[in-house]
Amino acid sequence: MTNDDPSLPHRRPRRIVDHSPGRQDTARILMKDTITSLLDQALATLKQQGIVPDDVHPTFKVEATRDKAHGDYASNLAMLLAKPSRRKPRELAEALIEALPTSAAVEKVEIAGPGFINFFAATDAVAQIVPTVLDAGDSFGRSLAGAGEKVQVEFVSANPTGPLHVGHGRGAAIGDCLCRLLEATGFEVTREFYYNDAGAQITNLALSVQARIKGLTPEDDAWPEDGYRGDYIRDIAESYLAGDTVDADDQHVTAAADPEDREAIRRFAVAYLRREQDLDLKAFGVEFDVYFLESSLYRDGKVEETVQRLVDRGHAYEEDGALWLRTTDFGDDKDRVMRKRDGDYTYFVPDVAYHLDKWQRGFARVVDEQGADHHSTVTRVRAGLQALEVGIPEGWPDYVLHQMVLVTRSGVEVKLSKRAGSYVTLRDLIDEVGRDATRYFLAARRADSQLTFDIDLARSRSNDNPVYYIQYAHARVCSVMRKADVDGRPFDLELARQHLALLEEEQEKALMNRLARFPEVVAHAAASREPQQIAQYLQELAADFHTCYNAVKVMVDDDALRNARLALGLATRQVIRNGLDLLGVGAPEEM
RNA sequence: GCGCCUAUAGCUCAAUCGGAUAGAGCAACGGCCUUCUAAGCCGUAGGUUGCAGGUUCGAGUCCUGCUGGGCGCGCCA
Repeated sequence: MTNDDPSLPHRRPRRIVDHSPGRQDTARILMKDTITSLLDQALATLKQQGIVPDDVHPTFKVEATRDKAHGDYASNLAMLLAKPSRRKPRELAEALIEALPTSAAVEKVEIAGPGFINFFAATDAVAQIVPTVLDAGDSFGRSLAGAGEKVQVEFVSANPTGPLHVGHGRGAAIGDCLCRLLEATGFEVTREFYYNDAGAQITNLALSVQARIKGLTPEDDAWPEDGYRGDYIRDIAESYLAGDTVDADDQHVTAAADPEDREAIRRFAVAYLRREQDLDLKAFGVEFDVYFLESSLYRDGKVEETVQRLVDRGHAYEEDGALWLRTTDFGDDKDRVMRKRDGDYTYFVPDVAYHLDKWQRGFARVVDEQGADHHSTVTRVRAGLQALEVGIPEGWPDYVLHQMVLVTRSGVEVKLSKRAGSYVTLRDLIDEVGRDATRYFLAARRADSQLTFDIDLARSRSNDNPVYYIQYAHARVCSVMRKADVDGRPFDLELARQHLALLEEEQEKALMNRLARFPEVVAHAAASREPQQIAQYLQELAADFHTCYNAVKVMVDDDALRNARLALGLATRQVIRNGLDLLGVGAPEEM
């Protein structure tokens, strides 16, 4: 599909969001929500008693505790009330506890520290998370926060001048995980890839391929200056001479095989590299809904339209034979040239036109994922969009910028140089390291921080590798389930439901509390656009599971206890699977 | 020089809108396999969260100033 169709975006069905009321019902019995409700009632009582002023509406927190000595959940409500009601936090905590409706779910409530209210949950209330997870299945952790709102995520957006490198891989991993997170929180997501098929870089590409077609090598004097030297150029040349046909996104090109037809070479080379990139991305588990060509902005007059509007709004001026945009009126530190003296537009003009097009397609939310080396475009593009005066909010679109990826092999940095052709490609990593570990490594770290991708470490099939740790937890549950079947004692859900209160070991309780946190972790990761939080959570969940597995035997003779534990294992497996799916990482049943 | 990002255990990294005694993995040391997968678990050791101030009940988190590192600062993309 291309961007030519005005009815964009067409969205292929990918994930089904469950809007049924059943989901809401299961969500309601999350312990955290129960406690929030109890505190709300207690707060209302304190207002009636005149202890707290009526007009106070604190946004208090109910959080899972880090330390089990603090119970299962804690709230800061009393501390927030202290100032407006001019009372001591602990005194307020006491009054709140006094006013707290009795609930079978809460075993004990304590005041601690500066005024925290700690809740100790009853075992069977904590254990309710198990059927909640099992009933929700794949949709556990999903929410309707996005309310079906459209959001567009642009990522990778590599120009077709060579294979994708590790930096693109990081963008692909982060961008795709963001999409999955947004989908999980109820947004309708469009994945979009923007590229330039006609600029100076592409001309250089065509020249390079043509040189190879004519039998030149990068060592020859006649080799184009700044030509692309990588071996892939030779592959393209050979394929062109063979008259091959290439299909990639909207590109369908058969090679003319004419060494002198540079336009034909250009079209073929672009399509060829687009196909290579798509094969790499597909192997990486990433697919796009829309491919957008920079050239289409020129062809459809959108660049001219954009410039004209900027001129009409009085934000442009001529100087030194160039046309400038007064971006300094919109927070930039200097004005920017739009049209060079030679009559060509600078790259940022189509960028602005492209984003205007996104806005006109109805995306009130847009996220651009790109390398931090392009961060200077952020101010520039936003300034251009403001100058259009078409109602685009300040600070639109959102940007997620990832820092550089450093690649090391045998402790030595591998230099990334597209033109030298000696860089580590995404394909190299997928082939050597595997898709799952590569995705995990690239998505498990904050985009803000630089990433050293140690190929040796990532390749090693050892416990150095956190993705195996998580997958192993999943495989272990599967193994226990197989054993249950082999032993002729298959899982009995109904029996398990009746005896969940038997899950009273400390490690089981910790595991169940962890499971209950998954929905909020997903919501928070999506809202803050930080996929690494999912990776972090999964590692903690896997750790809780492994601890539990070693401490508590599942396949005991007691039917009630065994089935309760099997149910906990299944719930854990489900959450691991849901979490790994958000990262685009597989959940193997055996390892 | 200016702008953006960053600094947390020996190493790689976490830390839920500002919450309690800053957590994992690797590396080190000591334990646990006639029992559901030891790619696992338990324990020990490891910290003035770069430095100095500030904001408040409370700061790794917010603000200011330093210092070190990365990236950017073109009529390139």
